[in-house]
Amino acid sequence: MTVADASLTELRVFREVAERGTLTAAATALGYTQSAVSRQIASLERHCGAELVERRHDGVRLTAAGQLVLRRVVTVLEQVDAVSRELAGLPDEHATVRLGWITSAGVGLVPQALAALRDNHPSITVMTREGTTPALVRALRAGTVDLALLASAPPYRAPDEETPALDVQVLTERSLRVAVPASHPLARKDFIELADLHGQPWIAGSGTAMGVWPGLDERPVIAHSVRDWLAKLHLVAAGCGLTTVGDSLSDAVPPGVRVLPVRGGSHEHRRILLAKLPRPLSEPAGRVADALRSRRSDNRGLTRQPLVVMLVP
Amino acid sequence: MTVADASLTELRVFREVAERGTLTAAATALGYTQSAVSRQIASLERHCGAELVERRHDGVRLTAAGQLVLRRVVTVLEQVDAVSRELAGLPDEHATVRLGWITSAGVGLVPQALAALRDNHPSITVMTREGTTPALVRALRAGTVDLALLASAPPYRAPDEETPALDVQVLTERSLRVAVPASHPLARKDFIELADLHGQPWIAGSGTAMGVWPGLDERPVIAHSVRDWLAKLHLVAAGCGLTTVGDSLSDAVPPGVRVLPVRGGSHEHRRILLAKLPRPLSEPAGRVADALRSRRSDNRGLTRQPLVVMLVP
DNA sequence: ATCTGGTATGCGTATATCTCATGACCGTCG
DNA sequence: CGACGGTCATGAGATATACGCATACCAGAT
Repeated sequence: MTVADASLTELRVFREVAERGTLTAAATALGYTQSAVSRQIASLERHCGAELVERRHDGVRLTAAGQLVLRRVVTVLEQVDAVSRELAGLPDEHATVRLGWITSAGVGLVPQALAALRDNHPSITVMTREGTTPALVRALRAGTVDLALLASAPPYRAPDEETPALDVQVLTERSLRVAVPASHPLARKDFIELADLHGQPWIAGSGTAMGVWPGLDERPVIAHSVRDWLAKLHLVAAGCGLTTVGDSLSDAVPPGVRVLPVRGGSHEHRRILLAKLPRPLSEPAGRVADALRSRRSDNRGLTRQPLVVMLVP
Repeated sequence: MTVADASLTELRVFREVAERGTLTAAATALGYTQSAVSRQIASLERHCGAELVERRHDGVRLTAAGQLVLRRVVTVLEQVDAVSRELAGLPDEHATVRLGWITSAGVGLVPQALAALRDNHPSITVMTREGTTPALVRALRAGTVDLALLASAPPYRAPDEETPALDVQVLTERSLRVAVPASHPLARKDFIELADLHGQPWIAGSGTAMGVWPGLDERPVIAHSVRDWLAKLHLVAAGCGLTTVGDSLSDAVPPGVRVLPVRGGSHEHRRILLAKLPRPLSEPAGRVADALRSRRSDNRGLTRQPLVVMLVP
C-alpha cells in the first residue's frame, strides 16, 4: 500500500480535480461520474497514506500533501503525454505554448500579442483558453497551461497561497470605468458622480457581482447576467443597464455606448497579471511572454483572427 | 487506445524487462509469473501502438520505440518514487548514489573508493549492487543505477549501440594474468609460455568462458564453474585448475596461489570503465565518480567493510 | 532426436472499477 | 424558517481487468 501502487488513472483524475476545484466538475470534464471521481481520489489517498484534498462544502482544496503530490503528478503526466506524441511521430510539441486568459484580456492584450507573434515568430503555435482567475491559477498549478493572464484588484494579493508561489508580473493597470447608454442622462457629462449610480440597473457577469461598481453602499439592482462582453455592451447600448469595464475597452465599444470615469469614492484600479510557475519557461513560451509584455500599440489584433483558439469547456 | 491509457504497473514491468533482458527474469524479480509479464508487455505495446521489444530466442531487446518509451518511463517512475519518499517524510534521497559494479571491481576499486568516500564525504550514502556488464548497462538505461563499473575487452567497443550513447571513461587498464597453484610445475617460473597452457584444466565463471585464457586454439577443459572470486582462488590453491585474473588481484590472492603473466600470443588487456547516462550527475554522484577515479592507493579498503551491502538479488 | 532455455495464449477466478441510487451536509434565497 | 441547489460519501450490482496455471510453440545446443 504505497504510492507506487497508484494508477495513472488516479493521477489523471487527481490533476483534473486539482484543476477544476470540485469533484463534480472534474467528473464531467473527464466523462466520469462524480462518484467514480470520489472513489479515485479516495483510492489515491489510501495509496499515498495521506489526505490530499480538504473536503469543503463548495468543492475541495489541496492539502499540503496534495500540493506535494500534484507537483510530481504534473511531470509524470507530462512525460506520458510526451511519449504519446513521440510515438505518434509528432516532432516535439515543445514549440506549442498554452496560454490561459481571463475574458477581459480577450480584447486588447491577447489578440495584439498573438498578431505580433504571428509576424515575428510564425513557428510558434499558441493554444489558448479562456477561464476565470482561480480556474487559471489551478490550471497553472496543474500544468495544463504554461502562462496565464490573471485579474487582480486591490489590495493585490498573490493569486493563491500555495507553495511555491507563482511568478507574477503586472502587465496593465487600468482604472475601472462605467459603460452607459449614449442616450442615458448620465452620458451627457464627461464623468459620473458616485452618487448618480444610486438605483441604476446593472448588467453583471453571470453569477458574480462583477460588472457592478464596487463602491456602492446599496444593494445593486442586477438587471441582467451575461458573460459575453459583446453581448453585455450591446445590452448597454440598448439601454438595458450599466456595467463596469476596464478603460482599455474605451475604444472598442459599439456605437451607442459611452465609457466614463467615476468621480468620488475610492479610485478603483484593476491589474492584469502575467503568471507562471516559478521555473524557467521554454524558449517559445518566453517569446509569448515577451509578446504579451511588449505588444504592438496598433490595433491590428482587433481586426485580424487570433492564431489559434482552443476552448476547453 | 493511447499510451495515456497505460498503467503504472505496465511501466514498472517494462522497466524491469528492459533491465533484465528477459521476461522470465523480470517476472521472478517482480514476483510475477512469466505469463503475467508477457501480457503486461503486450498490453503496453497495444497502448503504445508499437512494438516495444523484439522477441528473440534468448530474451527480448528493445526496439527503437522501446528505447524511446523507456527514457520517459524512467523519469515517470523516478517521480513516483520521489513522491513516495517525500510523503514518507524522508527528505530527499538525492544524497544517495546507486553504483553498479562488475565482480572484478569488487576487490580493489569499489572498497577503496567507498573507504575514501566515507572519510571525505561521510554524508553521501552509496547503495551498490553487483552485476554483469550487460546487466549493468541495462540498469543504467533503466535508471536503477546512477553509475556503473563495466568491463571492456579489445577491441573496446561501446557498451551498447543504443542512443543516446553512454558516457564512458577508462578507470583501469590491466593486463590479464593466470592464477596457478603454487605447487603447480608452471609456478616455478616467473611467467608462463602460451604453449604450456595446452590441456590445462580451467576454472571458469558459471555459464561463461570467462576465466579461460582467451588465446587458446583448443577446446578448453572446464573443470569447475564458479562465480565467486574467493572460492575460485581457493580452488586454484587446492590445485583444482587454473583461472585468469586481472593483475590488480596479484596482491590479494590467498597463500598457495601464484599469479603470472603469459608470454606469447596476443597481449591480453582488460579495462574497467566508469559509465553513466549522458546527462549531468547529481552532486553526490559526481563525488562518487571522483572517488572512483582517484581512489587512495593504500589498501585499507581491502580490510575494512564496505559502506553499504548490496541489495537486489 | 531430445533437452533447455525462451515467449505466447486459453481458461477460470479474484479483484478492482465503473454506474446508479441514495444519503448527509451546508449556504442561499424566498 | 424551510426548500433548494450545490457539494461529497457510500452501498449494491454489473463489468472489465489482471493474475496464475497449464500448455503450446519455437530455436539452438547436446
